[in-house]
Amino acid sequence: MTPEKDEELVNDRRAAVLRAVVSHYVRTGEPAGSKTLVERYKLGVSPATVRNDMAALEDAGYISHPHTSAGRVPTDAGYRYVVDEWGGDVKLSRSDAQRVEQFYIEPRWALEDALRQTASLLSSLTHHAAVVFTPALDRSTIRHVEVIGLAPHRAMLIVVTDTGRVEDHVLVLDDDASEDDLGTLSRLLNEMLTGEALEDAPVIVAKRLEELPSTLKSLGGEVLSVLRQGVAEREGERVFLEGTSNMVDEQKFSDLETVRQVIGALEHRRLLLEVLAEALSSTSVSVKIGSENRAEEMRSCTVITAPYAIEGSTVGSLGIVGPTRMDYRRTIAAVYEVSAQLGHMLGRLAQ
Amino acid sequence: MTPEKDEELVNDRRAAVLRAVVSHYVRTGEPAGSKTLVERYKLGVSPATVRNDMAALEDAGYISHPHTSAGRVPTDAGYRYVVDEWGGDVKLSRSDAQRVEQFYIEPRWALEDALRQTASLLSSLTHHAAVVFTPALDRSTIRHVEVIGLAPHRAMLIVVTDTGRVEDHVLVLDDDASEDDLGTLSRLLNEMLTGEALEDAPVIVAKRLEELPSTLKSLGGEVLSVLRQGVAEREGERVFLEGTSNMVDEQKFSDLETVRQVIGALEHRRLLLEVLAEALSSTSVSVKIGSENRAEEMRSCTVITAPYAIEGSTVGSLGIVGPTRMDYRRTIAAVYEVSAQLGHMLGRLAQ
DNA sequence: CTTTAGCACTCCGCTAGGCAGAGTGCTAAC
DNA sequence: GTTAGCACTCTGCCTAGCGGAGTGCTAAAG
Repeated sequence: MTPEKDEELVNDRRAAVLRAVVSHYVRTGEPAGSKTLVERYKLGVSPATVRNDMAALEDAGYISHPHTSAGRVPTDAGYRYVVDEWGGDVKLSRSDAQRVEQFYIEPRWALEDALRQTASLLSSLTHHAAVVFTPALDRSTIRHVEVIGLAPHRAMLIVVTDTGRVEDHVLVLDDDASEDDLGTLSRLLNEMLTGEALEDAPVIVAKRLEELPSTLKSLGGEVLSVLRQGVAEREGERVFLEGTSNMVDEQKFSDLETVRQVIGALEHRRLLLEVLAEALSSTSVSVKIGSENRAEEMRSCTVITAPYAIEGSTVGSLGIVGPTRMDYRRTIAAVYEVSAQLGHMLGRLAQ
Repeated sequence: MTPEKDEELVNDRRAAVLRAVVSHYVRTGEPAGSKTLVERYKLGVSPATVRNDMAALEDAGYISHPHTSAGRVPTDAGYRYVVDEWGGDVKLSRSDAQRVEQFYIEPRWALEDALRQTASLLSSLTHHAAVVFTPALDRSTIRHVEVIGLAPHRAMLIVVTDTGRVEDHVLVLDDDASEDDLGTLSRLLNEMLTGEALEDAPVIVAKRLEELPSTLKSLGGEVLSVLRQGVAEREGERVFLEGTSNMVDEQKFSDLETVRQVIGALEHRRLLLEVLAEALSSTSVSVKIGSENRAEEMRSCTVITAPYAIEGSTVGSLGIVGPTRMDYRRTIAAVYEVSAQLGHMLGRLAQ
């Protein structure tokens, strides 16, 4: 035996021990002891050897002791190790995969429904809180614009995109506008904007504001400010959150106060938005385990996100939030699969 | 002293004791003992007397023992008694009332925003989970209808009402329809529906389906089915829920499993919808304490709801869900005030 | 040098017992 | 009808003791 081979062997076994610790703890919630481990996972060595390996793994920061004489529990780094080991090599169970596929057959969905339902699906697949996000600045193109009078000083601007998204904004008018004025404005806006990207709308309107007849100037200004604001502000409303109750499930979280904080954080969409916005620029599934999360409130959670894309261009992101103690394999697979299928479905709609 | 007067006195004092028990328990979460009660609430009698009264109150079902030698805790009936005693005589604190008023000044709100934000407001005022509901079958009238082509076999039907509500539905087309066809259809639908009540739309379209040119028949049929379905199905999406994290707050609920169930129930909007639909037909604030709730899952909660109305006609309902141990006075006042102010605000918008 | 058996040690979790405190219900007196 | 007194009960908390699980170390075996 060359020393190299020995080293290999040792490391291989150590990795196996780490995998066993993670697996055991994820399943039972109990810290794993050396004896239990050799009994239940065919490690082929004695408990004493496993103990030595465990000590080494602990030194390396992969596992830790709750107290002197308890078994070992994975640290965030420990989970990280096993997750990295598979790389992207995770697959959804047959039945779950079918369920996802079935789910996206229904053709009669507007964007909003599809996203909301996707959050539900993801939550029920993973048993964690699930979240789906469409950024305001997507590349969908404008199909139609309409200005409709509601009341003497109020009108409504409606923008429809080819992905089936409908934006509506209330306009407040200084002076009354006749039905004719509004009709004219609708026509002009349609000429300007149809076929353009939604995010370019404010720029285009700004540029061509001068072309409007003088009676429509102030109205046009209002449209512009609303469009600008809309692009910036509507983001928070484009987040669909489902399955929060899963956070309270079983004692996977150590203490209640933590749960409250996390649920609170989820509700105050700000944080959620940051996380999901980050996912937009990633190319595949991203897993943030415990302390790897930037946000303080999420340090006790694992957040798994993925972007979803229509024919190669990212249009949104989705993900789940759960305890660090989770079945990473299943969960990553579910997030991946749902993001892919959602993308396909949206692609079919926009085709 | 006539015996009558004596009886009065006794009952008065008993009521005072009951009020004290409720007040003490709501504030501290501790069962109230006779000694503590006379010390902190100027009952003017000895602990022994209070004990006698407590025994009587227990016989009457208003309070109960957690165990032989602990203080008393209000039963659902106990809470009910004190709530009934004030009747509608509850008022919001000056500062809270101002906050609500301030809140509704912003004029640039579409219906959806207003309702979502109202849920947030209510939740933050009461520290309970808050919910706001607009039924699909409201009396708002249709302002505009538009059919827009999205993709070869897909179009979108958009309906705008005078309350600023925008309904959108995807249409799936058997055969391609030209832009012209869609334009014609838009015009015809507008003629039929503008000024009519939203809930009447399916009926009207059904009646006049025959008038459509033959090329638009199948398209019209699709519109009809989508309208019917929309009126029936969209209800679930017209529920805004905020502040769920408050349910996990402090140990106001005895056990965790209960919390999970309740949060789960809130998320599966079905139950919520039933409760809120009931509130629609009531004329003022309704308080359901614990076992008074019809739904099994809500038996450990108090649900307080109120309808809100635009100029006298009810258009929706809202409310909160919290533990039975709550500050009823504040909470009822908040629900009442918010429902009233929301109604006013909507009235101004629709004016 | 790695693996293993043996062993002393640590710490948790559970149970039992004891004790103080809060609160009750009853009785008898005011 | 109200009150004081008293015996009683039950909780909550602390302590001590014990079994079990698990460790770390040492020394021997491979």
